[in-house]
Amino acid sequence: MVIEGIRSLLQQEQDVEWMGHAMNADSCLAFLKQQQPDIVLMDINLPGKSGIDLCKEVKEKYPSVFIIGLSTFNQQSFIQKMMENGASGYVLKNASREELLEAINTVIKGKIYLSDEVSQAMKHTHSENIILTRREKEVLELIAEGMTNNVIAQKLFISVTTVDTHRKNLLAKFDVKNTALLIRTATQLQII
Amino acid sequence: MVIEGIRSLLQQEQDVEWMGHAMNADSCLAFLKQQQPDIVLMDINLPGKSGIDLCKEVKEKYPSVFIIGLSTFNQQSFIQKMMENGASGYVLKNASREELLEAINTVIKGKIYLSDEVSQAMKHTHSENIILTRREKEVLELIAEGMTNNVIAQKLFISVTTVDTHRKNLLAKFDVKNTALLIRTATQLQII
DNA sequence: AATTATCTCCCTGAAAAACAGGATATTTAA
DNA sequence: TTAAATATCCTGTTTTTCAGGGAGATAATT
Repeated sequence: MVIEGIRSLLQQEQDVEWMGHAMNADSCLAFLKQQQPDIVLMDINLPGKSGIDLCKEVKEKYPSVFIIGLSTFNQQSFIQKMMENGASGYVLKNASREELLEAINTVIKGKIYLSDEVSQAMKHTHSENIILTRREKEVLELIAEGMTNNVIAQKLFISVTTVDTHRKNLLAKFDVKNTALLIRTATQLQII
Repeated sequence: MVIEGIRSLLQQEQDVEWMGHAMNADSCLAFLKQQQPDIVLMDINLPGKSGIDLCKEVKEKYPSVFIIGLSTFNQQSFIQKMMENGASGYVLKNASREELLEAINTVIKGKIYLSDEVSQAMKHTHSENIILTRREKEVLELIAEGMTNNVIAQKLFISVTTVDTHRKNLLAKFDVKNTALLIRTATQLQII
């Protein structure tokens, strides 16, 4: 619905040509193999692979394709990651038609577009850039599923003490002191 | 952007007349004072008052106006509340144009429209049975803020053992076995 | 070649949570 | 007016988490 909405919105513009759309990461990559548009509007919330990861992959394979991130919420952590992964802009879904067109016109020139609302959210960032390692992310997800260190250790074929270490590092990185706050902030930052 | 998208999408239909749009609850109510459409598409995530509350208010004042809930996520708790408050349908924003039109055509006849995806999410709900007491909700929120039983006890002027009891009851009601899962499911169900 | 990051494993001891199985007032609602 | 729900408190034991260290192996960067 959102896709078709944006499409019929953009098709009213003569300067903009709609080349197609994809509903998930794989079909997006398949599409880009066939043809490369100037700009890709990319939703953050995709089924399976996140828009953030897809952004990185697309930029690595097709550096000339400009990417504009799309999301409902003004989530600073997302915006930042998206930009780090090579996006040229970020637009909220509640943005106006004019704003979207402005974003496209800015990005096509090779410039960065961030709306006032978005760039303000970027400044209000006390939630530092929490970067987790692959293992830490793994452990965090298993903790969130209610597993104890012992169970996690068996699952990952590592020692309980190692799991404990990862857990301690997670607490340190999130700057929290127990599991409750860990899970809460992690969900709030949409990391899990 | 989403509004304008849906608008230009619906304006292609001869059977549908677009009467206007509102960006928040107040301007929606002001709009309805002037004129009442057959159907209102209502986003759940509004600035300030939630779509759920607005839905109730609109239905009380204008019972003949049918409301279709709109949201990005398939959040069972939201859908249920929305329907309880008098909505006639619920559509996800990733729904197709056809689905939206089907929803409109169903609802205008006075029937209820729920897409397969949505009604499935409604069935997968063992969650509606979870009713917390005032005290339990209080304790749950303090747990989510990272407090230990001891701190909570001091804060609420009750014994640590009492807090422990509430905690045990919370685990039982949510059918989970530790804090991590408690916080996770509670946040997922939007209880905290 | 040296630093850094990541993953791995270990220790001690303390704190907290989970589990089991009670009891007793006080509201609330049928 | 009872029965049910709620809130309060207790004694234990076991399990898990947290705090604060150290330390080796490997791989990636500088």
